[in-house]
Amino acid sequence: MNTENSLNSKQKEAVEATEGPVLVVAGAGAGKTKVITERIKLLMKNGVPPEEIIAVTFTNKAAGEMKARTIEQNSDIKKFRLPFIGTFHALGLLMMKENAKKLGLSGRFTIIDEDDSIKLVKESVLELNLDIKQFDPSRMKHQISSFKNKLVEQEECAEEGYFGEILCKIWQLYEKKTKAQEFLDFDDLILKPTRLLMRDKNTLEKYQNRWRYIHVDEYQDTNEAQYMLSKLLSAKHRNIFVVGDIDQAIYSWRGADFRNVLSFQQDYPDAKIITLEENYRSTDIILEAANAVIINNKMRVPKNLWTKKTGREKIKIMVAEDEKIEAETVAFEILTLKRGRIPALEMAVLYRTNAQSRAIEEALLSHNIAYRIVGGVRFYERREIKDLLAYVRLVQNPQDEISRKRILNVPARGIGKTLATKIFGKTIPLKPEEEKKIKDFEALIDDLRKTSAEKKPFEFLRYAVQKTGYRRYIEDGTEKGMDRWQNVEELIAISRKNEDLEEFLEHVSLFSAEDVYEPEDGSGKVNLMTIHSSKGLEFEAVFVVGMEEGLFPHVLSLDATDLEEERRLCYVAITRAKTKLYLSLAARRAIFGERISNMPSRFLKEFPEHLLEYQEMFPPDGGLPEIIIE
DNA sequence: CCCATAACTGTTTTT
DNA sequence: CAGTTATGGG
Repeated sequence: MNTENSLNSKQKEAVEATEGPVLVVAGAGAGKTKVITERIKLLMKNGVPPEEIIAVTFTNKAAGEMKARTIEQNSDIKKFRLPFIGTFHALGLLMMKENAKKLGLSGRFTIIDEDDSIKLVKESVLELNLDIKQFDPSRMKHQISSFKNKLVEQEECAEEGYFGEILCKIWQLYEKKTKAQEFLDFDDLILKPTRLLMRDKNTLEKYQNRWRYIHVDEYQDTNEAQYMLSKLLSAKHRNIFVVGDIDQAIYSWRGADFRNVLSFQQDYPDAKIITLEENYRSTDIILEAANAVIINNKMRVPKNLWTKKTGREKIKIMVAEDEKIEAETVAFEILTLKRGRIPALEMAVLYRTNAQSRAIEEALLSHNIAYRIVGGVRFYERREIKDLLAYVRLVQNPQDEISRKRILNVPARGIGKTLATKIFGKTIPLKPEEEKKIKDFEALIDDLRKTSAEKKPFEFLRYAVQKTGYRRYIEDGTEKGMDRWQNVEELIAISRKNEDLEEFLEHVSLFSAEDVYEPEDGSGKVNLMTIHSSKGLEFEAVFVVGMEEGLFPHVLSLDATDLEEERRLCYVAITRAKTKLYLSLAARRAIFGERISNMPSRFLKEFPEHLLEYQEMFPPDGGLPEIIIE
């Protein structure tokens, strides 16, 4: 980043363009967050009330950083008078709450995650007596998502042909289920408010007058619904300020369409367009490599990042025999860097798939190198966390069948499959002992409900894990059990921040534990994460592992369009590094228990030869494996 | 109904 | 390989 207060002329131009539509095309490390936060500060300085300003991001991490930077050196801004700075989903939720009645909802909705949402689709497929293989629930869910991302509501589903008609039927049933329980999936949080604005002029105008200055970060990641939402909100005052970089568009699989950046000029012919090309992060060596790789993409707007930083070190290539040696080499190199006084927190190991982290973890563990995993199996998706949250949800909302189903027999209380179907199928004849089991369960929930009304969330959770026998159930003496219990304790700790259960649930549905906790505890740990989750971050030293065909680019992304996205991913990975960049690959690697041989990634050939050097291997005596990069 | 074991499957990225 | 689902004996 460039020094705190100084803005270069382009940045200044962007910040000072406070009126009218503005598109900032900002390369990696060119200070795009800074431009947004400085502009917000300037607006407020000029007397624009904070309530009239919003800034939308895609991740909580980005929103948090933006908030912090807006407050910074601006302590005179009272905390309760801050602009809305948050994710699209948080903004959507806010609008949903404010308009619950208009949308025919009570306002006590539950946000469901991808897992639960797929479960509901599965139920729907089964209820329609369809073949679960032919109509794979997660694929169906993906289809439904694509519709919603394109602003199509269920009633408008008009797919033709056998498959299409059935898809609409599945969606219909899914919609019925979610409506009945006031469930909202992630897509609904954008779709519903946007459609409301499209059909209700009054509501639209209300929001247009309320939010007169709109900022959108990572504009290349917007999908059609998000694009429309920001367009509608800004249509009246036309103060829309978007920042994006097509070369960093890596979410098309989730419905994002970077062409939204390209069409900005058509939407607003008078838009001011500013390109930021000076990079304040990486050395010229790293940038030259990044530019050389990304130039191979056809779908882009030419742009050339440059820097004043002259690099001393070339990019190091490490060729290993297998993933274990690759990991050892990384560990060995990390130790060397540590001796060279590079703090661990300034190092990151980046990989294409989460599965790759294991080998790295094992090597780091064996060398006593502290690390932390960013992302990974997400906290709130862990079984024990979901179980406990299901109890909380059921306590809050007796209608919540997905939660009831989840914990009815967790821990085991003699309510097996047959009895469960009887309950949900409302079959009357129950044996006395069955009656009793159900009564006991409902009594348990009633008791929890009463307790929840009297206690704070964290006290309630402590009570609940005891009372339900959940603690005994997971603490089974195994290492895994201990791990699980630790997660539960972490959840309880998180709940301390919340005054009531409703707030707690809302918080856990939109945030991940990684967002809740301080990113770095100061003890200095090496960062491990996927390339996707590294976007927006920077490190002194970056290791990109698994530079192999099939892994990166991934086998499932080899057609022309996907390949360009893989290349952008490579671009993102490279541009995380400030001064040291390592690329590693393994000749053989274990993938689902099988050993396979991979060729070096085609991306490696796109790096200019003169920027590369081969790193000696660990262990150095092993002899170099026979891999030659053409 | 419960638990253990066997069989199976699906493994890219995530708000 | 690991996590989930199907199967079968207790």
